[in-house]
Amino acid sequence: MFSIGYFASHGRVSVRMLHHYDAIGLLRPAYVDPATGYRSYAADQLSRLNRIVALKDLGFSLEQVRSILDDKIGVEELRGMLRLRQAELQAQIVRDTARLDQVEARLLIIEREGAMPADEVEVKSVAAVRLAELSGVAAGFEPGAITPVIGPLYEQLMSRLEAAGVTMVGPPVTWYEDAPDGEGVVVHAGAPIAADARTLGAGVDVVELPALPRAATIVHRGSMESVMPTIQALARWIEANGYRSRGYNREVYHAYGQGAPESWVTELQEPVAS
Amino acid sequence: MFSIGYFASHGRVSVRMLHHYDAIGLLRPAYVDPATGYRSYAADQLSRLNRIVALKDLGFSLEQVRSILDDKIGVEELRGMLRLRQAELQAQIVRDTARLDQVEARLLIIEREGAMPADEVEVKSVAAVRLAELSGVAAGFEPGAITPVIGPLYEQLMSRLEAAGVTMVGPPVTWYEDAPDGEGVVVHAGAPIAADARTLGAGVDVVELPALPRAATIVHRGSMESVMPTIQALARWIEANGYRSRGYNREVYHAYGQGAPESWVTELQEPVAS
DNA sequence: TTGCTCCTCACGTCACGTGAGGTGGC
DNA sequence: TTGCTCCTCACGTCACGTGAGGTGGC
Repeated sequence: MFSIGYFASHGRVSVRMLHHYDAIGLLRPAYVDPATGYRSYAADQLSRLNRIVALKDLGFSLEQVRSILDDKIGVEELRGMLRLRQAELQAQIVRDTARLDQVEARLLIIEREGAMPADEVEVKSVAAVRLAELSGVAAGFEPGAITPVIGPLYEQLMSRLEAAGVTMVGPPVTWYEDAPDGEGVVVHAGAPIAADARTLGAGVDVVELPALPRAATIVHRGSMESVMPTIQALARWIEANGYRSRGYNREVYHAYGQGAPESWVTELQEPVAS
Repeated sequence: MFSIGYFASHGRVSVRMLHHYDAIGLLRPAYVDPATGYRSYAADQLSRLNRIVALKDLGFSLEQVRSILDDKIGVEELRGMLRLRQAELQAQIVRDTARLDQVEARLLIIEREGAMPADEVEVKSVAAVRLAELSGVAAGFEPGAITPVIGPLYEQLMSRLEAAGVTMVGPPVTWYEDAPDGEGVVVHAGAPIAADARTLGAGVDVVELPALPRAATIVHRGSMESVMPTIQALARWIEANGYRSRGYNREVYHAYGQGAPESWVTELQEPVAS
């Protein structure tokens, strides 16, 4: 019979851990002195303790360790638990490797620039959205070319929605693509609608704007007439941080058109690959 | 100004998380309605939220995120935090990779054997110990050759310790090495003593038995005369599990020589590499 | 009136670490 | 008598998830 101190030091656990394993019934001492409460451990409990520590080291919870050791579990279940643990560990390693890359990228930037850039850009994922949509063609990308196209598109879109009794469930989104004939760009004006919304009549399409797994995003304040510097800042950031652009940026109008222009808020989301 | 629900859904966080960030002062809403308590968030808080999420994704704690964002921190400190995080992530990946290897090894065994072997063997690390030591030479490894050598060694060692007024602070340990002349084995009988113990007179050495980073261990019950099957089980396990032996096993007498032999407990520790 | 959004507590999580305050045997 | 080992509470950890119970505006 071993004292708790001896048992702990030779099992690479703390006395507190043995108290805990006693409390949860994972490893009860072989004998407890009724007068003093002192715990004593028997020889065969040393191998059980060793097994507990080994399974814990694999990352199993104490609850899982208990069911593995107490043989409530058959080979098939054990295999299942190991497979699950394997998958979890693989996922964890993938996640941590990605984090490590990010951390190292930031370190590189600090080395190069000598300072942390006042980073208004963040890379995040963007979920898919269901939208009612109208589109038109603009001659080019400058605000001067876009504004006269997009204004009427949204006006029409809103009145169509209202006429159909459909409400927006999120902020309007604009996205762009090259015109098929290579002349100018197609401008899409979208309004998020619920999945059960009815059809909206001719000319208004319902589309699912796909998710972006990685998008570099920046928040623009003010009217869209002054968006060019923000777009350029985003492009510079993407290049400086080793990403590549995968298309035109989307514009999400979190707050637009009400109150003073300085309070308007638009988020630019540019798909990127690293 | 955004409602908390809107702000949460567009920042990829839950409402509860925003409550939490408010409570700890990491992200206070721009405005709180005094009558209802409703929170409102301003445009520029969206980029702060984005930054919070990005830093959290790198694995920083909210406390660290706070100090990074609130600029209590210079470039050097930031670089230090990133380096630390980098080291932590690297260590984490190494640990998880080792765990993954272990899990996969166990899966392989299950595939091969069709069952989980009733594993009395566990691989663990063994700490270094300071010992008073006496040694002798035996003709071979069989209990018949070892016992007559080791018995007198321990008797002498114990009486020397007693004479010197030094107490054992742990279980006796026996270890072996090949004799320099290739004839038989050197048997070491060791008794752990405190670091401040005085010298013990001629013939008794004080040595530091080095730690074993990885040892395959098995618990033997009964007298050492019956140890051979246990030693063989350990050797078989080491081979079957893809480890290589790195020397003779140590014997740790957790309980020996008192009471009935069936209650005696010896731990065999064999250094291994994987 | 019914739904919806929002509110404030407050407990639970997981595996112990870390005191506080006290006791039995050498 | 002093040290040492051991004991039993009980709080704290970290970042929220998850009810419970209730309120204001359409």
